[in-house]
Amino acid sequence: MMQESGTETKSNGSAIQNGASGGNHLLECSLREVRSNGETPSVEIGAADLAHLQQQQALQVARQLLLQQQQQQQQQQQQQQQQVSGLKSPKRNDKQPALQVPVSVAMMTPQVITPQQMQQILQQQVLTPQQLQVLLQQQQALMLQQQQLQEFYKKQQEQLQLQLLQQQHAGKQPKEPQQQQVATQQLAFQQQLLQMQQLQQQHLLSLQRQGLLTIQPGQPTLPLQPLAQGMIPTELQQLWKEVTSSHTAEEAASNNHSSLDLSTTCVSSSAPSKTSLIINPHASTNGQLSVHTPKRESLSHEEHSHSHPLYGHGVCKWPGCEAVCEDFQSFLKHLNSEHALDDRSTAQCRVQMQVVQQLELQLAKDKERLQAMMTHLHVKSTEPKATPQPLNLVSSVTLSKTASEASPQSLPHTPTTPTAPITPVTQGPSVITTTSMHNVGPIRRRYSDKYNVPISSADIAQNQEFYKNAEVRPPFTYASLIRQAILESPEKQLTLNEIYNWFTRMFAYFRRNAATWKNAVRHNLSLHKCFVRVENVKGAVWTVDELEFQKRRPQKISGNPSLIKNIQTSHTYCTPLNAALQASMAENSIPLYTTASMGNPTLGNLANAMREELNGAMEHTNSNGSDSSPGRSPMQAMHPVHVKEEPLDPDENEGPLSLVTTANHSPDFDHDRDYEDEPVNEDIE
DNA sequence: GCACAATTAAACAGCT
DNA sequence: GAGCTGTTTAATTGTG
Repeated sequence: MMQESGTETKSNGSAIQNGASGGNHLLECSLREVRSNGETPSVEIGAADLAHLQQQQALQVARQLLLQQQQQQQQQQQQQQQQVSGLKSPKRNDKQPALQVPVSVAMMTPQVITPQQMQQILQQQVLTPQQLQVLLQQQQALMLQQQQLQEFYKKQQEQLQLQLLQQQHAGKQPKEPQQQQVATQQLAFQQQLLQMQQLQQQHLLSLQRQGLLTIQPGQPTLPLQPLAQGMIPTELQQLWKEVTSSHTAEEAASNNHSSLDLSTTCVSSSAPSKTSLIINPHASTNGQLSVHTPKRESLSHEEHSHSHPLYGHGVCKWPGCEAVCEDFQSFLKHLNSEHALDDRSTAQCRVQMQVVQQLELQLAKDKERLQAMMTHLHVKSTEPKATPQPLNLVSSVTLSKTASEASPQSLPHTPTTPTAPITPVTQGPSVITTTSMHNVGPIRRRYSDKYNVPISSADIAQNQEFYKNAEVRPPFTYASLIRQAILESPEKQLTLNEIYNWFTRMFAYFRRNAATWKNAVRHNLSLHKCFVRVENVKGAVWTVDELEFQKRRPQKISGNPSLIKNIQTSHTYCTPLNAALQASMAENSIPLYTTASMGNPTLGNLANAMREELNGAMEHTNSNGSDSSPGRSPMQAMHPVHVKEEPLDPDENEGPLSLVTTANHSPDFDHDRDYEDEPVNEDIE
């Protein structure tokens, strides 16, 4: 839709320029101005351009009309001067300066872009706030001009009446010709106005047909006020009535209708009287029914009612109204009667306008916030690590991730640990996109679990709310999740169904496609030796063999000095956690985590990273891991000498966090050996 | 390009 | 027989 309209607008934009009075520099400049103002898509530009274009066209028409009127007035004045000796209005010349005339006539053009259109544009969020402001300013300026025009008309009318009275009082000349003259003048004036409206209407019509304007059919016209803050609706109506007061009742009715059209856009469901036929098109131009496209012209009111934003479920949706309208016709009557152009409607429209603006602003802010979040989560690898990750997604484990991503050039393939945040960093430049956030399909993706870093319950706990609510695939392998589920259980054993439940309870992602992931769970349980099936009283339960779990040997990464660098890089935000780590290790009877290691930035970093793991995983490691490999100290694994002097063996360490988490989760697990003595694979296996 | 791990899908068997 | 559980195989994909 947007693209369509966009292209249409583009093409039509040129068409407009061509079709519009060629060489209209004002228009071209305005268009350029609008375009230069904004980074706006074609559609948006089209709306603004359209408004400006129509204004310019109307301006020209108005100029011509007022020139004609001036001529007529001059002729009349001459006649009056001839007929009424010495009676001359001194105001006349003042009232019709050359500049004022076109300007004031141009004020008629604000109808060109009606409040409905504007609101519609707003609702569709077609325009940017900047454009909206520009439009609003234009609209206000136009309204001001319109007001001036009306004043001018009023004065003119008063003058005419004054002249008529003078002539009548003078009684020197036959009244009939003068009255006829005045009436003729008024008629001509009105006709000119109608012609203007008709021209505008036709132009809008053509624009709509070209797709430049998307005006909902059947949309009743709303008071113009919300956008025309400088407008005085009552005055306009009154003025128009004054101008047309000498006409017949039918004409007056039609004029009254047109008066609405002049400043408002009430739905013209009126009978096809002669005048209405002239004016209704204008009504449609104001964003009402009909003539969006020739096809839509045939739409019935019922069809319109379905799309009428102010009518739904038999209720008028005018803010604060909620009047029950049985059918669309009654609604239209109600709309025209209850929500005609008056101060109240004006105020309500203004309020609604502000509401829309506020919502748009809020939306813009939220969008910006979202974008910032996404950008942050994606670019965080290049950011200084001075601050912890704001998002739960990237909490504890992000430490490793950020550390590893800190220098991607040096560690291009640093894998995301199983406890890494959800962001599928390896999937593309835009890590978290709106689609990726809701990517729930059975997309085959791999979250490198090569380092077999256990998930800490803290990891999940910190991201718990997110995973519970967002259907985002957790960046953990099935094996890690299963292990975590089992370890979180009081007895460190779960039945298959309980594992299922844990998955669905902890991750919204696993509330869908159950067949797929359940099969994967079963497959993993069977596949990995670390999962031991134990016959229990209540049936078969699954436990975790930590040693086997740690044995799962990933591909070996040659010692990369950048790892150390990364570790050191990420030290800054980890240091404060040393104390907590130390305390945790002390609590868990983990020896040898000395001040030496604490003083070491690298180790401090690792230690900090460990904290998260310690919070939730220590109990697991103590209870479970101790069984598999008792007596092994994480401190050994984290020994500064090992970390600094020995290239970290990713097989064991998996980068800073892996080492830490592994140590945390499995204090008994001996990394020390691997660093110094043997190849990791061989060592463990 | 290869090896490996993870994922996904599927088939199959056993059990309730 | 249906459904669940458990095992196994195969294909695919990502990573080192």
